[in-house]
Amino acid sequence: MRGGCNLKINQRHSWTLTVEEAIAIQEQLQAEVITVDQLKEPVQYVAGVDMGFEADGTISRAAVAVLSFPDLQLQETSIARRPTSFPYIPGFLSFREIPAVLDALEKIKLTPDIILCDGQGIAHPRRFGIACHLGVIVDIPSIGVAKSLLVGKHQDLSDIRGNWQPLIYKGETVGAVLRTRSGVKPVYISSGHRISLSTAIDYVLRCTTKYRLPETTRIADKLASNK
DNA sequence: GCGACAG
DNA sequence: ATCTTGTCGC
Repeated sequence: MRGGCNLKINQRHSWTLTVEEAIAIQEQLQAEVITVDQLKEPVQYVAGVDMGFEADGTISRAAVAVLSFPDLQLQETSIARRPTSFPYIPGFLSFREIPAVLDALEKIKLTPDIILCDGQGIAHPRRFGIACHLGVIVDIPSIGVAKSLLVGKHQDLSDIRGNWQPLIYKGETVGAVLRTRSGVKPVYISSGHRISLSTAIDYVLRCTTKYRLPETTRIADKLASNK
């Protein structure tokens, strides 16, 4: 499965950093995050990325799954392994996961129109979660789809699929709590890069069929865990 | 100072 | 994330 990828890496910076340096990078790159719609429509391909770990966490394994849209048929996959070089610290997930994700993305021939990330977008202490970080680096519209809350508060939402409530952090709407499946725990959606919250919610719902998580991340998840 | 805390 | 079987419920 060789072949040149079409990925243009917009930013390059070291991945072995202190927390202080990581904060500086987050604050610097945050200024480049765009939270209005700048998608290439019609959207033809959507990608999901996910991570797994081997050997007691010393090896990071990233998986990418590219699906056609809106029919969600699997088009291409890739897996990449590399030594884990950053610990898990809430608020700094991207520094732990993105290096391997970039390796996997570089093996993909198709160029996704949207990338769905496992984790937050701007619903983050410094408005720069992993979806923002990846989106800015590869310059592709991205959405944060997290399974649990990092920051913010919200009202209760109804049990019906499609219902959502704004996620408020420090007086601002940074995302949404979205019910992707009736009667099931909701997910946390936020803009990553080049997409608005309402459009992000729309695409997440259109990528979610019979399960809580989007098909993109479900497939990437299987690849990342099934060795 | 005391909790909270994506994967 | 990961360690792990059966079990409750639609």
